[in-house]
Amino acid sequence: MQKIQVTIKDIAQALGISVSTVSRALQNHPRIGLRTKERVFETAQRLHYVPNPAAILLKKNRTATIGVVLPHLQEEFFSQAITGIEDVISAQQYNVVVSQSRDKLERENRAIKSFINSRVDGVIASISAETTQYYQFRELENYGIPVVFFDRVPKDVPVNRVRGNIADAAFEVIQFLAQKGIKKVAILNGPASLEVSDERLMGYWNAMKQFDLPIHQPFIKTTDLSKEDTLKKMLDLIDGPTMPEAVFCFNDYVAMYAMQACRQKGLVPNKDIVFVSFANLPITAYLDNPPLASVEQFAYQMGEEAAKLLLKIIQSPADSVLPPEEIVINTRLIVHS
Amino acid sequence: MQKIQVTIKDIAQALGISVSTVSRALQNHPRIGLRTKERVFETAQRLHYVPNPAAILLKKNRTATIGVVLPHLQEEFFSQAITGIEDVISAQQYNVVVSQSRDKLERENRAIKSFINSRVDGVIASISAETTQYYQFRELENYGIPVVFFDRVPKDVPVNRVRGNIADAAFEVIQFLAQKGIKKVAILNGPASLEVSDERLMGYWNAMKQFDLPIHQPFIKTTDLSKEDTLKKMLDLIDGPTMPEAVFCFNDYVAMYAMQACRQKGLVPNKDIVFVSFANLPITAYLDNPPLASVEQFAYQMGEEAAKLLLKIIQSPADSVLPPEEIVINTRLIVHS
DNA sequence: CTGTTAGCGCTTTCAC
DNA sequence: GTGAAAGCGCTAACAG
Repeated sequence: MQKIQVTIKDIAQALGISVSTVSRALQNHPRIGLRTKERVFETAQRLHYVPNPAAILLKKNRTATIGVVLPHLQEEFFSQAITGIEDVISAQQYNVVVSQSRDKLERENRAIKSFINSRVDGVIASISAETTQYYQFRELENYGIPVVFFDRVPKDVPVNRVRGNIADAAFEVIQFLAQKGIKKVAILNGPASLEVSDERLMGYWNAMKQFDLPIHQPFIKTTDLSKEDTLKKMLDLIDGPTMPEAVFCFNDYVAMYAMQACRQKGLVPNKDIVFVSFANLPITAYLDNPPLASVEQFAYQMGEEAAKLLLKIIQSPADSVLPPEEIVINTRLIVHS
Repeated sequence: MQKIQVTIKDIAQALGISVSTVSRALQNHPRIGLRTKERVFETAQRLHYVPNPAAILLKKNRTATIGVVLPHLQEEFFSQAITGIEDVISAQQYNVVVSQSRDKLERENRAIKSFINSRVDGVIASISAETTQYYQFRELENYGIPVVFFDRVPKDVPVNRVRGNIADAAFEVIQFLAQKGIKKVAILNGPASLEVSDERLMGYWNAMKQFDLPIHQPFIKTTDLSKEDTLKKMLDLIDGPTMPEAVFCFNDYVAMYAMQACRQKGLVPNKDIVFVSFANLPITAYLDNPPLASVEQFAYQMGEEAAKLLLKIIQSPADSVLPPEEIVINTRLIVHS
């Protein structure tokens, strides 16, 4: 069987009215008679009419597609976020195309270029570990394509963003450790180019001060999030002048790599060195020694909020210039007893 | 700045030729002068011309979009597969829309309906744990939308499919255990509705026969892949008449749940009971006691092959009817020493 | 409230 | 080899 196209023309013919009336009725135009609308809808149903997106898009000069670029689909944080995005976006009849930067700047740029070429109506982004400049995203603006960032947001630029209250959560994490009597707390942070790293550090710093814990410079490490670098930095911590009692990790993946480094040295994770981290991924449930505590970031909800904000911007009147908006998602410290 | 549209009309004007010539030149039509083509391409470049997909699609009555429905993006097997699909598909200027069934038949059906409504050019599917009928996919055929299945394929229906050589791999797994002198081997299989479950069972059965290992009926369990059911079935195995020395699990997730059940009973996974499984996911690298061996299924490659096959079908002449094709991907047993 | 009409950007006969 | 013109399915002035 072939793709049989039922068009508004068919509906118009069947009802003996004009296509424009059908078109308007279908769009629930206020000035169309209730009776007429009813009949149009009924006939559309009967004929199995399905609007042709391409025609609408051509006419309206939109694509009803939004682009998403993020580091890795494999990370549960992001695959949950994308689910949130998709649920919101598809409820509004938009499509989502996803592109993975794999934490490489070059792949991120390629994705952005392709978004411009395919004329997406908007972009949702979480930047790569290598991204330090906002530059390439400005290009999207030049084409009038709005961008909303989530979680990993470029620094020092006013942009639309959805983020967790990282600093507060980081504070809570250290507080949790302090209350357990743990004093020597190191931080294995993400790249300095990410604002989310700064915020973790700030929360760490403030809490360490507040609870009178000593801040040694060698306790503060950053990793580029790769396995190699993370292992190396963790080994540095273990072999450093004083071995930390606890390590506060950028996220669960960093924590898991760090634990591996621990085992390499014959140490038992969460016994010899306590781990706490960010993300609270389902996979940690499979670990024999999960981090003692971690911050649930509500990835799905972040995705939802980012999508809602983007749609709001896309659907705002063309002339209205909205100031950059920031949405903060509350996180929660989960203690794995 | 606004979205400024450069159209073929602009190119035609700039060159003082007609739009049809420009259109043909851009498509590398054989009957257009080489000189003309060159000038057209050059001008297109200079003007930053980007073809408008909507117009082309409207004209050609295609959407350049393919739909993918699979159980979970969160499972690494599927997120890797989708990456393979995307790489192939986007290289050919198609878009991918992904829908997660979450192993629910109802969500799978919704996805299929939405694919029909949005007129995708083709569908790639891996069926849900609940799917027993091919029925709903037939609907896609009715609209002339080709479907390619991968990994989780409906049973007893001739369809386009990409699958691993599961039975062989299952055989190898049991062989591996037999060679270690392990005799009491149980299988914690997936739902009987999935052909991939049958194949695992067949490989298990043949190997058990071949190596003279006893097949107890209580050693053969199936789970619906949910955590609850898997825990329950594993506890049944532990509390059964004879406790198995090894359990062959449907996939790494089932293995990880089963190991949890193990620990609940005070048993140490891979010491008291040995686990082997399918998938060889990266996350198993984070486990303290990963499965002793597992079958690498090359998810990325499966995705690639499924996408290539689908594109081949889509791009074949409209009148040609291709017989259902089957592509078998070689798997490999990985022993975690 | 409804019909007429002119396109959106592109492809594709049919001419020459 | 190239151009003119029709039209894909839909929307939105403009006109009643």
